[in-house]
Amino acid sequence: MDTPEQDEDAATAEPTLEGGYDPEEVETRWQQRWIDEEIYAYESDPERDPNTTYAIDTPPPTVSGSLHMGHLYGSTLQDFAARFQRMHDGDVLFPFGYDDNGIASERLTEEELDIRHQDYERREFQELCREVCEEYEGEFTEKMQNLGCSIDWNSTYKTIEPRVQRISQLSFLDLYENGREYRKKAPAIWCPDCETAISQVETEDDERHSHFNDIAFELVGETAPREEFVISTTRPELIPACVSVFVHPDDEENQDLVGETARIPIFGHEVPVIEDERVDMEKGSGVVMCCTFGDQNDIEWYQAHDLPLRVAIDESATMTDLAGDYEGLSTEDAREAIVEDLDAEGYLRDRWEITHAVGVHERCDTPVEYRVSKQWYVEILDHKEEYLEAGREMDWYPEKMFTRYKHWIEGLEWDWLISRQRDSGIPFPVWYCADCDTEIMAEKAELPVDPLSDEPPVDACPECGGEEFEPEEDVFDTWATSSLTPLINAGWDWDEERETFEMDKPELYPFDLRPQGHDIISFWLFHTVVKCYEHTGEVPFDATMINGHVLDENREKMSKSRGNVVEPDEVLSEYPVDAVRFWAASAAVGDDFPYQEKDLTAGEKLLRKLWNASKLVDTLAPRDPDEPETLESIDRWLLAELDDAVADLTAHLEEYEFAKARDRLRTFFWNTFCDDYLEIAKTREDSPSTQYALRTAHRTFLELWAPFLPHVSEEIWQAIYSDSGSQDGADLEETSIHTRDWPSPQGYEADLEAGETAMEVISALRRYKSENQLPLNADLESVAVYGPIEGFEEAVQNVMHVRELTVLEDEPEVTTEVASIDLDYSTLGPRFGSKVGDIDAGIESGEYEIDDDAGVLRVAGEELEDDLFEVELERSYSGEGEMIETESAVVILE
RNA sequence: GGGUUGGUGGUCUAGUCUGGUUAUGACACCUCCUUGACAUGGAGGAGGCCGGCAGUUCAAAUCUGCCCCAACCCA
Repeated sequence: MDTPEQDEDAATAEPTLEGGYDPEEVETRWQQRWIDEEIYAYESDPERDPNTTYAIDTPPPTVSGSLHMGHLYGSTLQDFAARFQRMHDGDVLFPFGYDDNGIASERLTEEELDIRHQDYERREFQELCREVCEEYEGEFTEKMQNLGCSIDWNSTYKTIEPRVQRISQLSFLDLYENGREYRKKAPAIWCPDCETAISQVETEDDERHSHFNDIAFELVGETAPREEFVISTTRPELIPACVSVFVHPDDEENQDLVGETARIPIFGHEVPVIEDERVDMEKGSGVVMCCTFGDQNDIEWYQAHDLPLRVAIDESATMTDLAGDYEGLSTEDAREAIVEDLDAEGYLRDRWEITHAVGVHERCDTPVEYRVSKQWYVEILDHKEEYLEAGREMDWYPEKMFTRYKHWIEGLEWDWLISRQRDSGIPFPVWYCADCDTEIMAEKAELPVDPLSDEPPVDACPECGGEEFEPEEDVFDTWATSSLTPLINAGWDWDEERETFEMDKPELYPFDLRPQGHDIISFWLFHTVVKCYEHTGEVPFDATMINGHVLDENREKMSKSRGNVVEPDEVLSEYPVDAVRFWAASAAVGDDFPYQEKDLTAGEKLLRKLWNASKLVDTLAPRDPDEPETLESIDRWLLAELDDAVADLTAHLEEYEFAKARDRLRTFFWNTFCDDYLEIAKTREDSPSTQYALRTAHRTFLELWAPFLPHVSEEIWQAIYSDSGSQDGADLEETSIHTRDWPSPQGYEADLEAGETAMEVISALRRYKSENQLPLNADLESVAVYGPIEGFEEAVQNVMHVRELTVLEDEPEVTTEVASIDLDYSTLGPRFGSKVGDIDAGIESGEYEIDDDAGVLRVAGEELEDDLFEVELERSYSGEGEMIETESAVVILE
């Protein structure tokens, strides 16, 4: 408790069932105490059995973004798993990370401080990033804590902190030593705004307006079959970079061009016409130019046909000297200028507007270019099969999500480009010999290092003896570090003495669960599998849980541009966190689902119901009654049903089926316990048997609700069941409901059929009262029941206020006639096949005969034994009173 | 353009893998009821033929094919 205000709150607010439930006060209070008393802290013990340690590898959210509904939803799902496992199976590590390493936080810092990174030294700028991020991290912490997640706030990390930098650089060195990394000059995707290479996953498609331009190319040479041909392009500014022209081998119309030489208009250089089946014949004239580089196809052609490199665009999307008069123009300006000049000289044959998808950098929406540059790559294409196998070894919740992972890997075409030409980020621990370019790696013991300010570990180049070294200026791709979270959490490090990698907390690895949204399977999950697998030889996760997206109330994606974003803050200021959690449990894991306010109301109602039912229980029975020698039928029935519910719930939660668990528990609690049993219990409060069952069930309900509704269940638990002697300096770890053992079935046996029938009878009597507009507590003179309700007679009688209840030995006097005949199609079908239609028709038209003596039904020339059909009788009661039929009983009211 | 997933009463959803004939529940709606917690409660009722078409089968929400719609991933 930091502030006087909170102090006062805590002092005046002891858990109590007085009055109504006040979630605002209760939730804040418990969140504070759980954190203050560290009841979710994970204490590592390397000797601990990994099987009883449940470790979650939570993907750290990007600090530069704000907390959105997706975070709220995802964290809540993780917390369901964490809280269940903590109660069920022992120790849980539920860590939290802040992802503040990378372009996102760099851009945030520039915006926040209105500065440019170019104006600062790398370390200086990084310092500023850290300062800016710190504020945002604080905000994140607070908001996450307001969600009531059982995160261990001692187990946090930032992806830019020195310890993590060290791990990230160690990872680089380890992969390098294992031959999994290489530095290569090759075409790479480039963002001209951020001025860095980026990887395939960082680009996205965007619909942009553009023009198609038909440009005439002349053929050179005396024997040319025609004077010119026309190509279509959206990027005329690239014609100075044109290195060839392609025609499809099946393109008969243009076959004559193959082998000829074309002259580029305005620029005048000459290029060959080559055939290649990658040409899209449907597009434009079917003749296409290849530039270095306009798109991925150009790169393939460049490599396949060993074409020369003509670089017309530099790293900032400015035209180079190769563009002649256009040098120094931006690509956009050059495009317009070149089109104008082409037109003036008669080469522009047509021009029309189009909209097409352009690859843009996801961080800044700038269309990307392809540039040849020297970059570091992690080799992944040669291990596709192993990564696929790793994916197969994991349990996927839901299973179907594995397909996305599989297809992603199958479609991989690039090795993983990990170098970025940025300032903020983790530096490569590498220098190069100024003479021979030999790569000099840092010593593991020295990490983390920054080559820009630190010295290389050698005085002379081991290859050529040179004494001058160039530091690597690049930094790692964010994902190169974010993909190490399991190793970060497990404390992976290089042991200098043993000369091997060791983990501080080896019992955590591999992690039990990796949760995340379905949109990041392809990079975050994939990259993490790659890195951890290469470092440890193991699949880092036993299971992965893929959550869907939160949509708006009309099932549309939330987006700022649509203005349909729902802020978690708004939701939490209006509804209890427990209600929000109840909503979060409503969707099957993996499904997208809409945010609907009425679902939160449902949660609120449940909290109220739980609260009020608890109050009632507390007035009906002493808090800790002894178990009687024998339980009466009705009480044993409840506890047997409870056993079933516990078993079902445990199974659901183990399979991450939160929605099923939630519905099962709600139905059992609300309908069976509150509506049926509690009403009966009111009439039996003096029974030790009922007192015991009431309390046992109530305690169990609180425990079962605890993972879903941690605040209200803790409040009620503390108010009633926790050791009241330990209020001051109470050890919350001992008394909290969240550190208790998960309930297990106690093996109660009861006549479930009788219980079920009794509930049917009660229901029938309620319906009778309702239909006759009687209050539910109205007295009924005399009721006779024919049906199996042994042991429940009194319960029925008391709860329905029946003066005289008789159980009939024999079926009441009724006249019966056949109402319908139900056939058992599942055995009938296979046996009679197409005859089933005739049988149906025969019954329909009444052309059948029931032979009671032989127990057979004769219809359509067939004889059906009695296990194949069931005769439904229409009873009409001719005696005194009114008869009501239920599924398995007949009730007569007089 | 390719792939994946989904399309069930007004809304959200269970059931679909393992085909069997009264399709689950909640919210909203209508009627009734103040019973020792809860009227922000309880009891009851109406409402769908399961995106469309075709097929397999004695039988399809459930299997197959095509089409339409939506979301996501990849071009």
